[in-house]
Amino acid sequence: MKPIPRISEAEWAIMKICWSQSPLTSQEVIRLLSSGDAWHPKTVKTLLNRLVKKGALGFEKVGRAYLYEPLVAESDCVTAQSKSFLDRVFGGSLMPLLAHFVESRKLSPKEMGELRELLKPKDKK
Amino acid sequence: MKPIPRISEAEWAIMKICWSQSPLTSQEVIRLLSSGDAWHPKTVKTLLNRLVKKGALGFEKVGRAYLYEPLVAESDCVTAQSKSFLDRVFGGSLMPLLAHFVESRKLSPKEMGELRELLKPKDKK
DNA sequence: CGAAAACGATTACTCCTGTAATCCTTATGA
DNA sequence: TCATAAGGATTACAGGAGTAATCGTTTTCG
Repeated sequence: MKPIPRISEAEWAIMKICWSQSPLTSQEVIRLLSSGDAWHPKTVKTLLNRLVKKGALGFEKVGRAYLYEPLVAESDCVTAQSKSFLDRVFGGSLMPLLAHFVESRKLSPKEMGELRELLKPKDKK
Repeated sequence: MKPIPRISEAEWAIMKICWSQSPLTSQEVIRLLSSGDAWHPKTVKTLLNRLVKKGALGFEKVGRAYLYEPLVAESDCVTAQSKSFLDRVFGGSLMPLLAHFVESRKLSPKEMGELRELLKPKDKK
């Protein structure tokens, strides 16, 4: 599979939007980011540009504007980031990580239930 | 509480060691990092220095050498990093994160058990 | 038609990171 | 005693990241 480009913190916000719906013009991305604490439009353009250079986004010209869309799967990026985080902060050990997050917040009974579902010895096909 | 300094990836490796046992001289840190793919000693010194400047490590002079030790709690740093990661990659939603990690690996029955323990409606004093 | 708006491309600039090398001072072994 | 090793401090330097402004070109509104 193609190597997952390294996506920075600010770039993640852009990617999240592109993954949620694409293709999008830069204007649309800018608008979708306008939740109060938005970046300057120029900044968004720069980030889009960098993501294209990194191979995380591709685009199609439509007239003068571009329609951007992801070239890498969100799941792949999530996996890559997760592994990096797991290794760095929890020394690669899954259980401490799970324990940390489970205890980090009071889970609702419903969430507890869902989680227990995940723990059922599934498959076994 | 004091603000948690931003600890970079390479710096985490150093901090991990300092948290696991301290105080330590730079020599000891260097030695403890010597697992094959170690950094150049000079590099370790630089990292120690930066961590001191960031307020993550403190030191006590012992003769000519320094004895370094953490000034920030590992748990605080873990929490800070975890939150940042949760927000960035999972949009702040805990369940998707837990689902991802639970499914990321085949958990042993033992781990499944431990995890279920965590889900028991504890406390309720 | 002509000025202004809108696009993407390029350039800017500072701080952070990774990765060391060099510098200055002090302790040490020959 | 004197060159050298060993410490930490300072300096180096390229590439990434955050955050825009400026440039050149094309569209468009008055």
